[in-house]
Amino acid sequence: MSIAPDAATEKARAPRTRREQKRAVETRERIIRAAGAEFAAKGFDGAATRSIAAAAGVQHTLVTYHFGGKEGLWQETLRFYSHERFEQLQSRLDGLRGVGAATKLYLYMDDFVRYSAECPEFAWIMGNVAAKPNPQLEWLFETQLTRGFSAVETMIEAAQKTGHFVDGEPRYLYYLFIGTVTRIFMLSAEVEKMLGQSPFDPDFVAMHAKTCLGLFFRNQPSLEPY
Amino acid sequence: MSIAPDAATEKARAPRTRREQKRAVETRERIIRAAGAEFAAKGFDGAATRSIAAAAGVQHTLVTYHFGGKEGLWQETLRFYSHERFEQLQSRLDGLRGVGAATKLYLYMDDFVRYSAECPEFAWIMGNVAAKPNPQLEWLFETQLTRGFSAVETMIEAAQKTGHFVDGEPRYLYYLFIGTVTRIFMLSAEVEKMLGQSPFDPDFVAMHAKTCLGLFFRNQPSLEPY
DNA sequence: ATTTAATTTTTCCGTTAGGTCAATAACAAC
DNA sequence: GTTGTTATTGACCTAACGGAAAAATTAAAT
Repeated sequence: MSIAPDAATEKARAPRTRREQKRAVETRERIIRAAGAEFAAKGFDGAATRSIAAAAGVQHTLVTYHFGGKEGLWQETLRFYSHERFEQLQSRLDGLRGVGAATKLYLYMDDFVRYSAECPEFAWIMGNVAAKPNPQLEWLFETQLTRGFSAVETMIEAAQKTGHFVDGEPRYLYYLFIGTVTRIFMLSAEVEKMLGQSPFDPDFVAMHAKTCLGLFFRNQPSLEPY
Repeated sequence: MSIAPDAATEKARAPRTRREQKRAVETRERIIRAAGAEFAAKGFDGAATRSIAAAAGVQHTLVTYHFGGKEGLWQETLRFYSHERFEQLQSRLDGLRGVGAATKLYLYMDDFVRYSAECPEFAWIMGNVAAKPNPQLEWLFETQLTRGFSAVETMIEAAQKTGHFVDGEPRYLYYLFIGTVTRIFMLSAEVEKMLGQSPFDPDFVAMHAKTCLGLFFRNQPSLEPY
């Protein structure tokens, strides 16, 4: 995704007479990625812009310069991660044009498991947004969630009609699936002690995907592509 | 559970010549409950002892007096919630002595769903402890998790032998169940917008319990007690 | 009722947080 | 290369934080 300068910040500055430098883009991305890790680990209030900046190898004042402040950084971080994720999913779906609904859904959900293992921060960030009402949730709802969920809903309904998916309200069931998939990565330290194995281990992830999908899919004789 | 004064703090003080006052116990409990909400919502770093104390209706310095500091309060809060929870579960199990393994497990897990709806802070607190290695996780592991999980493990194994529970490693499956159950309460604001219904609505909780259990149990003709 | 320990409040301190602003460094435009 | 904008840094400000200590209050023990 493009790391455009924060709109509000940009507007407040004098109009640009010269194009922005490459290093600015890189700096913004480095800060956002560091912010993703920090916000995921400590939440909005617990995260420190100084700590984020240090992780990105810059001074904390750049947060204000590039994002207008901590709030703006949080917003951009959320935008970055959710856009990255939902774009990935959308392009995955586009690549599966023509494939049967149940199979498409299966691959879509399988993809979600792998992404959750790759980027556990995502689940934490979304959790921090979605726990209590706030403007960011509003934005997320309007620009990302509605679209994303309606696509999933359609596929689940189709898969249910052919008896390939468990019964119930599609959107509700997808929330269950999300929890089933992500919690084990969110509790990784505990899980590792308890199961004697890192949940991020590729073999474990593969098993995890199979198990999670097995819980929600029914009668999938020729579904699995592996 | 008894709200005993913080051991470390107590030790540092001169030996008691008079019994502690009732209001001290009440104050500690009020602080701990406020801390549970605050820690759950904002994590350890994000939580402010002043804010916790205000919610409890006392001055922030009492945190140091009663718990030796923020760290001590966090530890006691974790101890309080996990003890409360695991004690509840244990007594639930004791009350089911003699009941068949599958039914016992079913009721045990059903109980977990209801508790998760009643006290969503628990899932957040556990998440904050279990995400990364730390001393509190060590304590939790040694004093609570090992015992709790081995009880669950035994029941799941028995239920699997009679074909009433999905196949897989019991402890792993229980983590899946935890995620399936709790995520929807952790994302309550988003869920409410998305499903048009609060996940804490009693009807919803009942449906949720049935659905979650239905995902993990197989062939339960005479299992459900309702 | 008096005494004195236990509890709470008041006041203060050092540190760290987010944010501002002037000064510097780096780069694009010419 | 020079110039002037963009990007980054360094030095500060104020507010909020966790914590310490003294003062005041409350309640147990006699």
